[in-house]
Amino acid sequence: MDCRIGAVPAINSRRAPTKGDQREQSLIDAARAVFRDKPIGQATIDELAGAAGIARSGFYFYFESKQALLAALVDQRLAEADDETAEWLAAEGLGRDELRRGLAAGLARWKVDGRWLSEAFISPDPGPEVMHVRARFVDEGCTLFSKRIQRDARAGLTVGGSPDLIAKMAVHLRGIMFADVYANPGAYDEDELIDTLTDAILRLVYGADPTEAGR
Amino acid sequence: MDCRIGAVPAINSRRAPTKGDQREQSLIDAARAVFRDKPIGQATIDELAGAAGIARSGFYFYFESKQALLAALVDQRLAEADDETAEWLAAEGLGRDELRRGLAAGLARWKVDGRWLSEAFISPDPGPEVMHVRARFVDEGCTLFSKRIQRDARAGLTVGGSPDLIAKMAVHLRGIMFADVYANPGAYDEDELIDTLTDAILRLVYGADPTEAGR
DNA sequence: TTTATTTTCGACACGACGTTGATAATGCTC
DNA sequence: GAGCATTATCAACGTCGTGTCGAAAATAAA
Repeated sequence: MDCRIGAVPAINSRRAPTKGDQREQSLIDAARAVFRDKPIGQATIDELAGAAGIARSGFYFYFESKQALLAALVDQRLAEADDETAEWLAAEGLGRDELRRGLAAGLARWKVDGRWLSEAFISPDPGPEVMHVRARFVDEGCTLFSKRIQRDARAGLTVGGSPDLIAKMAVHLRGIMFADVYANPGAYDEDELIDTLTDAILRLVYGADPTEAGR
Repeated sequence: MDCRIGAVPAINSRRAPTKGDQREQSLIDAARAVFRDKPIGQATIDELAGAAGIARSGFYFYFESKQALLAALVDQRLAEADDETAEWLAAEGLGRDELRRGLAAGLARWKVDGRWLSEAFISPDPGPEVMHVRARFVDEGCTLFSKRIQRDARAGLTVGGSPDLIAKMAVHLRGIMFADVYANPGAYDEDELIDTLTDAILRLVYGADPTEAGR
């Protein structure tokens, strides 16, 4: 019987990684590579399995579907994104520089893995498994963001509007812009984008022109 | 030989609508209905053809694929969106009320046809035909928006940043928020959303708190 | 009516999916 | 390291949606 829930055992798990765990991990790794090159919909199970060194039918021993594999991939790589925003979330005042650095780091990641990040976080219908991880990630990000806004609101820095809603907009704006940069690389001057996006988010939250109010 | 390019002849066409034109239109109408209820990926050609009253293989006489049909649908319904923004684009000053009305109208439309609008405008990989219409529509919207910003910039109202980029952000923010409202209807107080989105866009462009600067 | 064109659809081949059950490899216990 | 339970592998099968072809029917033009 297969008791897996689609995730390799945590690093601090008691049990040593069995051969199956390795295979599962290599499937996830293979997915990361394959999904970089072509849309999820065009990658076949056969291809994924082949890239991980097993037969197509063996795939189903580990995952129920392509979407479930994507969900596992996202779930595993999800933690990486946390440090990107941590610095800004902890910063004092507007923290323009910290925010900018975080956005730049995020964009760098999207430039590499944008294809599957888009499918996971932007696509309207990525399947139930992905929707689940997405919801978790987005909620988490929005909540942290919202907390930051509330803190600043108490300090009289912000400009009104529901913190939750503002946070959601900021998070979604970031996501859609990164996705668009991935999809249309030629259409953007990336430095300019990061600058403008930084200002946009600050303006969204704090209202005033950040270049003036930041000091 | 089939010389169609996937579009019913314009209203001012000389030629009377042939039977094939009617079929093509009924396919588009059928698509609009079917795509409301389920993701494009889950709708079958058989279903679409059936809803239009023809056999599955007959579908291919009119369109090359589901995606091509979606592209035709979007192309046909694209014009509707223009009036939504026209009022604001023409307005003097910040035009908060006009903008708000436009956003409310947009949201109303997304609440009905959000499923296929999302697939057409948000989905990372909707196929080449849809990408083409999408690009046309988005570019158009951004350009108009950008013109408005440039006009206001000359009047000293705006707060800096490339007008094109700001416009792109505003357009994308609107799209992603509408899509999210469609996907998670329960998560939003819609009046509040429209208010906050209005302010967000104004703040994005004009910087200052619109409730103060608007008068 | 006759002729040309447009439209319809059954039948085929193909590719991807997901399941099943038999078989092999692994790891655990003594 | 032999025996046993569990885990892992894969070939074969049936199913479903796709896209194409060509023959036949319906429509429009002459």
